[in-house]
Amino acid sequence: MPREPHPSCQSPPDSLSSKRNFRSGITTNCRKNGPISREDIHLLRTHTCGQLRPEHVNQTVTVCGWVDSRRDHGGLVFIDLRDRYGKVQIVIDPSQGDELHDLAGSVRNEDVLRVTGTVVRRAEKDINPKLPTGEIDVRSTHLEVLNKSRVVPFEPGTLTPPNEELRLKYRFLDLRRPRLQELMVFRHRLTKLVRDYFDRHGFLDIETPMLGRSTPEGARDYLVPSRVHPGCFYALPQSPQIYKQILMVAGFDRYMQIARCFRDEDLRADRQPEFTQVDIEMAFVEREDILQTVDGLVAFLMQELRGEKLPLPLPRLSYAEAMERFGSDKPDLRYGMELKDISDIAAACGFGVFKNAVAGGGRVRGINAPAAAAKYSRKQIDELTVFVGDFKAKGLAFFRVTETGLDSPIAKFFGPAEQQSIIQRFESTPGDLIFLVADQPKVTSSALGALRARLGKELALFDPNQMHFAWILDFPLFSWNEEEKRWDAEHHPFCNPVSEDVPYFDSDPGKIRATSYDLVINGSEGASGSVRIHDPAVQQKVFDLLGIPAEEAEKRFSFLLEALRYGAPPHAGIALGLDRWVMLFTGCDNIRDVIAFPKTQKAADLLSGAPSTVDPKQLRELSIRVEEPKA
RNA sequence: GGCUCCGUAGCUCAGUUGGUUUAGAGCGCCGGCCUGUCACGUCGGAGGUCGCGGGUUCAAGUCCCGUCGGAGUCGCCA
Repeated sequence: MPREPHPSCQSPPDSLSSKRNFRSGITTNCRKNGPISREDIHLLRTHTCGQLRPEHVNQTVTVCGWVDSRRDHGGLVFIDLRDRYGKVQIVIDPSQGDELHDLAGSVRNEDVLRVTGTVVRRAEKDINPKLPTGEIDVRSTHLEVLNKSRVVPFEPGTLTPPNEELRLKYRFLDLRRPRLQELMVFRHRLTKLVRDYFDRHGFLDIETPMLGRSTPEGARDYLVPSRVHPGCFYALPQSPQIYKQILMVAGFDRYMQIARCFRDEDLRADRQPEFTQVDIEMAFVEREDILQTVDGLVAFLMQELRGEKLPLPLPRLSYAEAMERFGSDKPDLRYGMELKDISDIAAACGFGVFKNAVAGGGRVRGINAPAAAAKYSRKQIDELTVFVGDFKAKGLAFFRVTETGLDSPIAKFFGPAEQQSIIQRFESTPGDLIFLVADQPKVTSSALGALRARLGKELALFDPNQMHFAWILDFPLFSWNEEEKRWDAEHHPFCNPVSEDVPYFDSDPGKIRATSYDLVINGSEGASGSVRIHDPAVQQKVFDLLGIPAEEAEKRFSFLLEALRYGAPPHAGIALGLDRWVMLFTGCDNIRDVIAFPKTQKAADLLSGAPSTVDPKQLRELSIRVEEPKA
């Protein structure tokens, strides 16, 4: 049964407006972000719950907040009142009169109260060392229920948070949890530092449209129908890419924007359909300028947010090296366990599968999992075999490293000398577990790269609190799309090729390196960018290779191409995934926790019920008729 | 689109190889008692379409199929 709203029984105290209260150190010790000033408090309260300390003893204060818990002793009633700055204990003594006492007894969790009282020091034995406010109480003289709460489906203070479906449906309760409040504050701080950094370096924050033109490349667009132009649609931006390049042509040589982006693709733990990018573009620069600018940002954030001094420049790896050593273009570099190649040994061994793989143009590569031999049963290794199967590997061979050699169902195919060579190649010691994949080069990379990431976590090979940043450079400009039998742009079609690779356009496009760069943070892509093409001839070559006819390119990107013909400076840029940065800095394992109102895996907002059907009248206005999907 | 896991009281969970009259516990909720608690204590009480639909069976929370919802992942994400 929902409880009845309770009328207030006390009028606001006169002392609220007294100068004495406003002078009482309000500007200090509000935890988390900025201090609250006298002006911010307004008239309903004199202090926040979390700020009260022994220094406030004997002051009359008024605080507002939510009932975190109530302990009713029949006589004395204790109420923990919570706001975003912390909790404070309110004490209601029966000597203050029945009216107040009865009201205090009727209060329930999550009711919103306004309480006036005197700050008193607790007796030594009653101090609660677990709370920053634990040395004092507020002895209430007036209590006002600003809003009764229904019985909540879950309590913000619960030890085990409920399932995410419920959390998202009642997001306003979930967001009351101290952890989520901390995350929102952290996100605010990080965002502010980013703005400060770029402002200090002369970047201009310029907004670009949300209602733009659909370009069929890349991710699926979210479309917005136009009422004024029946049958026509805007697209929400996948990123402000083209606009920011046009800003360079316009002369705004240092641009930044914290931009919301939209991509109608399937979600992941670190991917939402709408997300936030720190979007950056600079004119009259080369790759090095961007790298150093972002290096500086990373060092600044690490200093300000974690107090860590990061040596610069950040480590740099070529794409080829990353793939060879780690099997991934975004390797987690907090630990080693690098990939090794034993194709030479495999080619000469007695094991047909290995031998044939090498003979067929494949490679045999593997990783050495330290001290893992006893940790993985045969059954668990079978699970890993299924796992690498997701990455097209046809099998997963393994050796347990012993004092005398290798132990495995396939060990018999390898003589003592071969076994020692393998042990040497992997620098294994007894107790290690070697995993091997024999397949086409690409498959060995992706399967072992994924296996390395999984084992790194399972074997706890790194400190989860550590943050590691590295640049991956020299990506290929194009990748061959086997399904469609054509070349795709690896980054986007405006990415400049490395100039000495331009001759490969006619001979071997796969060899052309891009002037692009990714910043990898703890094994995930934290930022990605490139030097852009500003030479129409090079742009033409790229479109030609991508199989986009001139007139087609003109149709899709005319406004950019046109701009490039009117005095385009050399320019380059990058975009940082802000949500991911917050996630990585705070150690969250999913992106929803760092977004106030996130969507589910099916891109639904359980709080608002979006997406929803709309009134037929709205559809008529937009000249849209909905065809029911086939059952 | 594929694969995997999850769904039992408001919440978190238990519920054995399908079988004990009425599906349990803790928290929360409602009522009583309680003047120093802070995970308050204590006595009593209410609360369940076992996500939904179908099937197998003498018997289904338990097994099978489908479906809905949530999560993870592959594809996808210029």
